[in-house]
Amino acid sequence: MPELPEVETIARGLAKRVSGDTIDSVWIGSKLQPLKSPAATIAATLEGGRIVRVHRAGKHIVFDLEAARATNGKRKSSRSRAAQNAQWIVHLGMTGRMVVSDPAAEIAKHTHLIARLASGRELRFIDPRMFGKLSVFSAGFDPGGVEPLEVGEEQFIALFRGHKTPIKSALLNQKLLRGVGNIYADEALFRAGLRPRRRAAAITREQFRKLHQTVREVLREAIALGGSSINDYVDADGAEGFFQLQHRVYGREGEPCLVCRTAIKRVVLTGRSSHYCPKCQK
DNA sequence: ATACCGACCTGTCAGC
DNA sequence: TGCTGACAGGTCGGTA
Repeated sequence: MPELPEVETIARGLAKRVSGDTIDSVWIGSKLQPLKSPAATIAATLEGGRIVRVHRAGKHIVFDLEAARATNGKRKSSRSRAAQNAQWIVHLGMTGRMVVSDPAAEIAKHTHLIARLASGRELRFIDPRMFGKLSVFSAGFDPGGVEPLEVGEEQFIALFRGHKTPIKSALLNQKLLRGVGNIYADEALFRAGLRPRRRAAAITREQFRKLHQTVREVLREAIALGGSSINDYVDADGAEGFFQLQHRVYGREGEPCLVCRTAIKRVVLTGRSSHYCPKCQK
């Protein structure tokens, strides 16, 4: 479901609400599908962990945890505590949600994990399709690829140069650029005037400059609007995003191009719907 | 290296 | 009121 702007919105909401809180205990549902690390390892890592920071890496939510030792008089220095840090990584897949709930709130269907917090609230992971993934790392988690909002123009061009693959597929490849998904790839390509099937190797330097600009532009605009809410996506506070109102091609098959009135086309590329204007995009 | 496909799952919606 | 098929924000692994 969520791409970079949605995950960013969710991570920011979670950071605001649970930073500084401590995970007292963890319940993990019997369906092991969404787990990448063994359930026992996840539980052992989370329990007793203080949530120092919540942030985003690509489409992953990252909880930085500090092992909270029972204070038995002898306090550890911050340096030695740092060695016990861990990270809880959550990938929401297509339909995953992370919500902060009151313990009395009804447990939604497809709830796979509940982390009880010292503050009395609960952090719940809900995922109907179970494409989401949970894992823990003791060392630094590396999602691979580069952050689209941090990549410079030259590095961006170097990432895609020479690839024979269609540019849309390259944009979706998380090993290159991390965080761009189906919606924002289509939107960025429209703004750059490039068709999804255009080979990366056949894109000029000038066009790459434009694409570098439009990718970051759509992501920034979407973050500012809280992401795109289609169907049931909501952020950590249950609020919807509004970037879907700004979509120029995604989900607009047959509707007129906002620039030239030509009907927007939909084609299937690597199993994903791709939307473009046949006149504006070459 | 690349490309296409199905698989992983459940839910929703349009059309009959 | 069903039933059926297409489709959905993501990724992975197999096969040519």
